[in-house]
Amino acid sequence: MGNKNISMAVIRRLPKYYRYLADLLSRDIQRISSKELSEIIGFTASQIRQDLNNFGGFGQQGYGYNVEALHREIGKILGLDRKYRAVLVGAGNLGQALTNYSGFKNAGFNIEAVFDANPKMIGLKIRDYEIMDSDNIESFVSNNDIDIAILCIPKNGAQAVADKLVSSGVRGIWNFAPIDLEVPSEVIVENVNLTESLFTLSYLMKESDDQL
Amino acid sequence: MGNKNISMAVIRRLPKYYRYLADLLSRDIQRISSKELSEIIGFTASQIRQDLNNFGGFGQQGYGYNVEALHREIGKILGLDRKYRAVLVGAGNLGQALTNYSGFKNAGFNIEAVFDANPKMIGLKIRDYEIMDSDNIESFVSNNDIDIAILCIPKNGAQAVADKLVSSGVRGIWNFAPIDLEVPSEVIVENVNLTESLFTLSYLMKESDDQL
DNA sequence: TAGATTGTTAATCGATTAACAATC
DNA sequence: TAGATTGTTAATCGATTAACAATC
Repeated sequence: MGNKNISMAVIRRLPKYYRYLADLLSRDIQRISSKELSEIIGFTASQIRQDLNNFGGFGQQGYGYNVEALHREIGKILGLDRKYRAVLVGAGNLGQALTNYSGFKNAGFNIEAVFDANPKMIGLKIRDYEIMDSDNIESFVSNNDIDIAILCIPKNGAQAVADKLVSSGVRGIWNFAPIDLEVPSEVIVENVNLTESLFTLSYLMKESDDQL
Repeated sequence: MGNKNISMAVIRRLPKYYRYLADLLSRDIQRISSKELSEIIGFTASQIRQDLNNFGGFGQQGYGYNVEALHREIGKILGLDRKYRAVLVGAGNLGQALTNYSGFKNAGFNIEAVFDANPKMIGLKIRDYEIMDSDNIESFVSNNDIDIAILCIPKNGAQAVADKLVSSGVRGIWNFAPIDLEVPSEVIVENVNLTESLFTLSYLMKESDDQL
């Protein structure tokens, strides 16, 4: 359904369209042309029209795009109208921050449980969640129809935990562990690698320094 | 110096080379061919050779690459041998997690101070840092040769804080605020947008669901 | 020396941009 | 209707892959 093999380059621009359209909406702007949008979002008008037309003809000749309708449609394309049940594994600093992250709601993700392997953490509370023992991940995931796991553990244990998650039925992983997980091809992994981002910043700073 | 206009695609692969080479090093592997590396890292051998040759001829015909030397060279290319002085702005959940993030050391980034605008936070301690009042950002940054800021605040105040940072001398921003900051062209901004990452995961999950 | 593997040029592929007929 | 702007095809640009001579 839907798909006609959209490239990742296009997919990664969709959230940005969604964000800018939400902003326009909050400023009560009702219509926008690809040219106007191009000026605020920084893509070419041509690229905007190409991108959107991968998913349908949302615009109208001579008029442009209806902001509200386009925002809603992109939300649907992104699957934001769907509900996913998630667990968070690794209740360290980052795990705690993500447990409190308000963005999950907009994406339709609901955290059903938080796990940690450290006995000192088990039983403690983060928000409404009592931290559970990582030994119980498999039974919890299979008994609670969990779709997605948020992985915030050090790289050493990460592959083993991912294996347990996948074998218990998880179909997607938001991976903060600095490792390329090996999973079956049908399982989706979205990586957030802070080190890679930081190193990229370091490279760009160095180049900028050397320019002088 | 150095540069001959390297594309971002290449730059973003460098940290991954660095990480895999560190791993090989920890396993006492001393040499590797582009073909072998291609099998573990998942890029083509051709791409690996192209990428590396942007920066110099690090290999040797008939032998391959010396793991230790290549790792060291890529570290230098990434600027990991340089020291940068940083401040962290926004001591909420994410800011606290990043204050404790061990990865800064490897990148040569040192956090010199942590700021927050919330009066209830000011004076509290995170690790060794006593949280300072955001009102003091400008004087601190200009008096302490700060190069980089880590921005972990909500999107509403983010542009104003970025303006203050830049006018006080910050040349790079690791930006976690979900907004595209406007800064002078010589200032480097590296974005980590969790919402965009999460929405991408949502899209891929939806597509995967609909495949069935 | 013979075999292996790089560095580098050429070919291919995919993504972006330009152009314009269709149409609101 | 005339003007504006889309949807879409064609042209361009850039990145990846293939090929192979150079060389260790």
